[in-house]
Amino acid sequence: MLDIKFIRENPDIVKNACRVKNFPDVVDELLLTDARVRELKTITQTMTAEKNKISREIPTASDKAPLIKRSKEISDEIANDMAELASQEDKLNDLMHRVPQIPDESAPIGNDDSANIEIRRVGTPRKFDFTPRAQWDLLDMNNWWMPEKIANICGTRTYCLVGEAAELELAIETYVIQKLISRGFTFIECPSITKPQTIFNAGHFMGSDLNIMNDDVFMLTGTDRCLAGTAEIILNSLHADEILPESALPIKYAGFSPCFRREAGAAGRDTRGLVRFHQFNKVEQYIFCKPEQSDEMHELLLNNLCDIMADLELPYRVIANSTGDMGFNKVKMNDVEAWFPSESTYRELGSCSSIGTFQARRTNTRFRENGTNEVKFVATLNNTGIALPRALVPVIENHQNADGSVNIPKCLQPLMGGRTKIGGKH
RNA sequence: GGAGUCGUCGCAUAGUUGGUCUAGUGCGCCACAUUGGAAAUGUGGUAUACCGGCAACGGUAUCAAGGGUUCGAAUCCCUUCGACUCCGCCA
Repeated sequence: MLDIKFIRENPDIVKNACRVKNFPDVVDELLLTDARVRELKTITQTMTAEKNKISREIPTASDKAPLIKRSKEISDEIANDMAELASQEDKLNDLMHRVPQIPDESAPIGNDDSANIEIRRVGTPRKFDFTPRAQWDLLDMNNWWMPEKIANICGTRTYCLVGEAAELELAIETYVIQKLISRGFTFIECPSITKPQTIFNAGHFMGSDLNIMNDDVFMLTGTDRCLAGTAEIILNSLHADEILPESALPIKYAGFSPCFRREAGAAGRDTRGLVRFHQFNKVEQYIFCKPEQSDEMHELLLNNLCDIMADLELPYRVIANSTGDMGFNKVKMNDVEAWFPSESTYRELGSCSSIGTFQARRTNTRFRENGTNEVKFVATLNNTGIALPRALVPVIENHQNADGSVNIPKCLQPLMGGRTKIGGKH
């Protein structure tokens, strides 16, 4: 959600944002509705003030009857205008919820990911002196998963890790959580069951109608709850309706949760391997800060993820996502992609996003500024810490040996009982 | 799931026979006074949102949320949400 004053004063900037982000432009209708709402507020408030004045006079009046009569008349007049005001306010709210966040000037303009720009590349894809195996072959030969069996039991897009691979997933999670804790993040285990409103407050629905669920959300039949697609939405609401002291900022959270996505729009994609599932585990980085700190925090979050890529000894690159690719609520977005040898390409492992005050306006999360004592909305940012089991793919593919064993990155060895490699015939 | 108690201004509380409650008090916090400095004490202040206004300021709303009764609701009625206590069930 944007500031209504900003929309009034900068309609052209907002219209442009709708255009480059591919969302319908409702700005003109919104401004008309806003004007009517303000007009009706002025009228009803003036009348209510008069009614309140009369109500205060009644207890001590010698002749109450005429005052009561007049008060009743005013009430009737107010009721009419209030009815229209309520419907106009509903309409205004709905329109406000349809206005996308303004993208940053630095973001490439474009309709989709084809307009994304690679901004840096770190590490060099390894030259194998043997024919490297794809993830599924490594998983098969080491008995690290059971794809057919688990698909029969649980359905498609579920996974089940076995033995050393399961250990490795847990080790990576633990490593990332500990790393973020060491960098001042507070570790939070988040629920996955939540209310649709929470998802809406994170800006993950385009419109305001909660009945039109995003294709990616699982509703829980017979309840008013759904499954969260990411800990981000829980973390976002953690300080809803609070006024934080400026000294508390920035607040940094590392949230861990199972994540649930319907993947309705991805039919047929990534059906093999450990890339795309209805349920997966993710460590999410999340920051509340002052708006002027946002760019600095964005770099901090991005660096954390890049450092994690480096710790896992993976070649990776950083992408500047285009306006059409970044989504409804974002100011700017940088994907981090790791090298997948089996596909000879870089694939997304994480996504770093600046949201500005967009989410904070929906959750009403604010802070009191030192000196001026003014109450302002905080800015929020999020980035992946690590998403599993997807991150397992480049780890096992890049670090594989000719015998099918996999070298464990140094940073994980202490968490794997000191082993330096797993799998193969050892 | 069953039974009961309860949700008031940052915290703790008063207020529930509807009308000086534009919500009192204590703590906390801020300013000033007092002091060599501090403590203690005293005095004053202490919310958010929106509307109007250049501003000073004025107005409206908010006593969990929503709706209702009434000229008038923190106070009465209904619904929802949440908390606590017992019982049942369980990790």
